[in-house]
Amino acid sequence: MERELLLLGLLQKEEMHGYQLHEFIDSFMQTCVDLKKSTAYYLLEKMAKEGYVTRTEEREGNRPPRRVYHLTAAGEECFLALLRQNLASYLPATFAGDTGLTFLDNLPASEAVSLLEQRRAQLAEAVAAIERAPLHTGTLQFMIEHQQVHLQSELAWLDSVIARLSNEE
Amino acid sequence: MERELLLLGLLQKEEMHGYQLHEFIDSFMQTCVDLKKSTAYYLLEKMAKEGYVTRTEEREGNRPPRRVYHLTAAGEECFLALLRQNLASYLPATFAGDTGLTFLDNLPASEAVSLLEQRRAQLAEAVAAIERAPLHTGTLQFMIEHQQVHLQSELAWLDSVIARLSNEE
DNA sequence: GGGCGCATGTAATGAGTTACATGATTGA
DNA sequence: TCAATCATGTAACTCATTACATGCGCCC
Repeated sequence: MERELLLLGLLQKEEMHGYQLHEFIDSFMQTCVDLKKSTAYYLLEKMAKEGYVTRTEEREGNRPPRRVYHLTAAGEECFLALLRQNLASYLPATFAGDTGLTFLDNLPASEAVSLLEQRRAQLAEAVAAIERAPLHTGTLQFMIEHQQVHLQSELAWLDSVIARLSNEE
Repeated sequence: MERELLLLGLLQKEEMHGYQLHEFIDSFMQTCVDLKKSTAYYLLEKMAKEGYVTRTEEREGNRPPRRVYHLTAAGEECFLALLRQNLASYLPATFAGDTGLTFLDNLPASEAVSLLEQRRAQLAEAVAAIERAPLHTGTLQFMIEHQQVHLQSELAWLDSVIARLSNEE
């Protein structure tokens, strides 16, 4: 449901067409959200069927027409309901990488360390990416700040795992 | 793929039947993994078809027979490949709760604070749950420790958000 | 006799991704 | 002229969950 919330929320601020919505998410939220184009189009059509948005076609020259989506009253209501529900609940994140840690003792410590160092490099790159992220103004700041805090905590944790494994060697 | 990794890894240590695998995960890893019974059965059958595990039937009295799964050589190989791949890559977690934060300004600050306090209560309960979790011996310790570190970082972050919003009021 | 725990599974559904398909415009 | 960007969409597939269905044994 949080992709719907995201799309409705963006449309609430300003009507947009599908491509534009995807572009916005991809360029300003790429470090936190990964919403595929097809998913965006699919969800917009779904919400149109459900009466949360309407669309009007806009054409410029001979290009494929843009379908501009507008929030309806029902959409606004749905948006607020989803927003309240989202804010009021804690949805635990799951860490796919933890499963591997559980079986660390099935590999020689030296190999485990070198594999985890590859993981660390990717994580460090994610940290770097969010540091050089485009300015986070107003309403977007919390999301990005959260991701920063999270990634830094992840990096510190991973370093402590690597350090402990290295000592065992 | 990390559910397969998990099942293969557990079977690598000791052959078990489906119910038993689910029980183990549910009682010793419940704070980190939520694998449904049907999913476990489904994955085990799938991996049997793929040749990673074989099964033997065990019956006690008139109860439904237990299907005990054993790792094959191919399964062992697959396990190690999945393990190396898992350890070597950083798979970013996504936070469904961040979307709501992005639209915080669509509600009066006082309501936002009270909704986030509900979220905080659930998070605090998760922290408490993991503190009183069953002893985490050997190989499981990293997973649980990671979850602890993560949840504590989450709680601190959420408190800082709530504090800032409260000041705005 | 009724409810819980043990033990298995199937069918339908949901949520999202991948790969594919189309076609005009813009810039190197 | 060739690739990238703009702009839309469909079909097939993956992964996992939900809801349903079955049936014995044990204990109160």
